Amino acid sequence: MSHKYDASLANKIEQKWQKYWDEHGTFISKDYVVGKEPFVVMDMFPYPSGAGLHVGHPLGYIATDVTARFWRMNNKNVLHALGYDAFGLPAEQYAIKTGQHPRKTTEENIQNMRKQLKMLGLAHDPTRTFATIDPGYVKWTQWIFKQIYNSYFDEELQKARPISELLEKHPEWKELPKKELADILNEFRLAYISYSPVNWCPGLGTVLANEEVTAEGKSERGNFPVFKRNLKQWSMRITKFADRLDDDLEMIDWPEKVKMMQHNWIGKSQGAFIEFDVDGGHKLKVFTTRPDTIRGATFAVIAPEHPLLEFATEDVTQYVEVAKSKSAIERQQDAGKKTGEFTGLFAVNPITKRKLPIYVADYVLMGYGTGAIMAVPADDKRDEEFATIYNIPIEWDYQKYSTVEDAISELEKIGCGEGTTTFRLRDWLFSRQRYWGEPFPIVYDEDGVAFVLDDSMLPVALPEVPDFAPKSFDPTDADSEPEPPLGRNDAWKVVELPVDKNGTLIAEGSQEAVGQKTFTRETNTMPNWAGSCWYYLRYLNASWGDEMPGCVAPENAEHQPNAVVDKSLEEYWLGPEHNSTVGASGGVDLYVGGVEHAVLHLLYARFWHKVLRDLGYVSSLEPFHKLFNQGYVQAFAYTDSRGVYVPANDVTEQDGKFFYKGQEVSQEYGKMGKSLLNVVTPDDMAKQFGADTFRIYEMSMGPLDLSRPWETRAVIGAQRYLQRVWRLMIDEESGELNVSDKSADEETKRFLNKSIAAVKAEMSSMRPNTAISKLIELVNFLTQWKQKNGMVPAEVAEVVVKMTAPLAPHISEELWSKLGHTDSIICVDFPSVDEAYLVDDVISIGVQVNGKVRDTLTISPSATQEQFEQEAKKLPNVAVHLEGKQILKSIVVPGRIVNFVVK
RNA sequence: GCCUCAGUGGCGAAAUGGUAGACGCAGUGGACUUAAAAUCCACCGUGGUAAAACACGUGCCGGUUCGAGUCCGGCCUGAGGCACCA
Repeated sequence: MSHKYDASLANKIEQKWQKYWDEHGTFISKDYVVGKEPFVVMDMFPYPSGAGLHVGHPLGYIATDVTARFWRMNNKNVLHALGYDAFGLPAEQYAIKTGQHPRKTTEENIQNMRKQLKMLGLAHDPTRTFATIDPGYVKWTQWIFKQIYNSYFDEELQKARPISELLEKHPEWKELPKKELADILNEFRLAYISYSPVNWCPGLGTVLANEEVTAEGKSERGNFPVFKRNLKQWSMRITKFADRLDDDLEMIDWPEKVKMMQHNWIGKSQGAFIEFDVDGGHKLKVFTTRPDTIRGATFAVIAPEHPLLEFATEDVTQYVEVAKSKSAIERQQDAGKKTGEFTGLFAVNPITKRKLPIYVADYVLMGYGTGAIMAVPADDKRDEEFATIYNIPIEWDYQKYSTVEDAISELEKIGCGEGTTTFRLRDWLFSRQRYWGEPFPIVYDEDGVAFVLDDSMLPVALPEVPDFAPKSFDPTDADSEPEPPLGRNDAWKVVELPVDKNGTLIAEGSQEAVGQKTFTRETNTMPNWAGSCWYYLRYLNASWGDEMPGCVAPENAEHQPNAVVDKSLEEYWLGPEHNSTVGASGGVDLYVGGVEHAVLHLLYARFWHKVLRDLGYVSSLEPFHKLFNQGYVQAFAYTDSRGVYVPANDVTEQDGKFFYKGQEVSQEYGKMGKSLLNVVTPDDMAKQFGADTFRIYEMSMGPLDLSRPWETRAVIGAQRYLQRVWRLMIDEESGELNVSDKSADEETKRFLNKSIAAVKAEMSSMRPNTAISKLIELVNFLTQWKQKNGMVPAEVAEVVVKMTAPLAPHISEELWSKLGHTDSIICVDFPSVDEAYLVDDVISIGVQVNGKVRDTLTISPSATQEQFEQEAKKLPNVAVHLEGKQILKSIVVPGRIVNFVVK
């Protein structure tokens, strides 16, 4: 029997070690390990779809796994786990398609994905996994909602504080009728109900957050039209945190691109509010970033939704109606073509006293600033355009204030303006008319007053409903009404709960209970972002406090049964300065995922984290200290003459042309997808080459943050590398270990130590591709050495195996055990460098004449500058170029370069 | 329009301002083999040469420097983000 390292042997080895890891709990990480720095490495957790994985999906997972294993071998206590994001639209739509309950299909998908990922040898802690749909998880999502609901933003402290503190500051509110008090508090709560313009998407049958609507005014999912509608919905006051979300970007190690995207999304801009007197005793408040240009204002513009229109003396109703009915996409298309109407009103410029006609125009948006502007056509392109169309005079020559500050202080002096800051960020619309999401822990009494449920009543589980499909509409029917599926179960919706003598909802079994009252549950559900807002905290105590079967309290945890996360665990794993790299922000040490979440998930999670910190539940300032965006694996797809996709697998290339069944087809490059017939799965690759080979290939394709084309035929290179590693120490005939107990010679030691230094450096900075190339160089060197000298020393073989371990863990475990070790290689120390062997006897450097390399100098690195110069001059080809020339200057950088400047 | 980022062999890509193309795929030639596969060795930017030498070469044009893929200025192309945000 052959003991060649081929796919079938690789698969045997892989199964053997995966079983071993399972049985030995190898990947379980302990809290509070003495003498090791904690280090949290995680992926943006997957959304398990019915389609299964293609080779692009695990790229990030393999990268974090390699990193986690590397740091584990470098004396860090690594936490590396994976949960599943499982609420949300795709699961629901898949369920509707298959006619099965989303819980069933979702759980099947999770099982399937677990199986696919396990095959890759990912070292995820099995005790820290979960799905966002687990009742024990939902409970805490609802619990966090409660914290946000029960908080307000203290402007003085610039912090979230419990709403009870606000009540203490306003004893007079106690006397108010409950409905009135509820309305007042609603104005303060960080989670609140509002009746305001929201994004209504009839095609999906739900409202959407601004972040979920594209620039074209379509839903990000499904690409359906979205309409602005006044609807009663839940929102979160993320705008109160705009400044902190913006400022704190500075303390985190994220790609500049993502920081910039968040910065732009928050859209802070400094300027001034200016108040203009309007006839009839009205006031017009505008926002401008250029108060210094106020003397050049020749008119004012208000948005079609502006309240001042009520007093318009000209009839502008038709214009306003048309403008309001325009969808975002129409507005987008009409951008540039300025339209508007004179309102008949005039505003008085407080500085020049000039009377400015007030126009209504849809180029001014109600949602930004005050929904009104002063127009300075001389200094603003848009205003100029408008002025030109409507023949409004333009004041080309006017006196500007020398600075914005000057203008503001002048305005403040006369009492008609003040400096201010506005943000583009809007509050986060938080309710959805879906079935497959977390129910709100909210009930309403007979007066429609909202009450939040007691902790003991959590989790509020999803009811069975006759039909979980969302009520969707003709995508263009803007007047349709949202209709939450949870409303279809009256038995669930209407609930009897204990109340005190004031009719206020209280805890089950409370002393003050005087009886039960009928309440109606909130039937909206939370957006799928809710679960992903805090899952990184769940890894710290994954099955804690959820009353789930098999729930185990974390070892050594200080129990805080009333909080989402054990505070001491949070401080240990995520706290500020919890290790030498994380900095003052604290948070997850490494977070890897696609750039598509730049402003959605990442912004929402930061917001929740800040609220939790203000309330004292976490010590870190930010959830994710270092963010890394991996690239995408892309693929070629092929279409025939009809434009129909043909299986990419069966396409052959000849002279740069592509053929399928003898017919020429055309190539395109892009995503991998079922419909494009170009999917390659990790399962296939593992079967064809082995999981270790697949891992090595994915890591060697190029830098992690770059997108790259998939090329199955190139995978063989990774397999050849592992085969050489195998052959270096195993006899392919007998399968026996074949190394010597001699010690390595000097040359080998030098090569080895240089390789260790290089691999360590590359791995530390997340460049597995170059780490692998250094490893290949080492193995190629040793392969040649073995041919000349016979068996490789065991001490050398061990170093090779250790360095390979993070990248190809199964084969490394196998070789490690064959080398006579009984422990798993996962916690063995990564090889250390013997500095003495980093210095060479001789080095070879380039010698230039006038900056052109003419020869190579082989010399001792300890040679003097003089020797470098003299020896360089003697080189034949250098001598040729120096002959008959005058040396003006000799540049000698010892160990680097010699350059003669001649004339 | 504004803001990021990126352009290097046939392909994926390497290069603290110091010998451009490491490493891998594909390709060419050779060794081994009855043969093939596998393995091992050599070559592999373009022109040029018997081989060298030599010339050119990191999107384009300039600049700084003894020396530029790398730094600076100006373009071109591509990708991504934002976009009537006052």
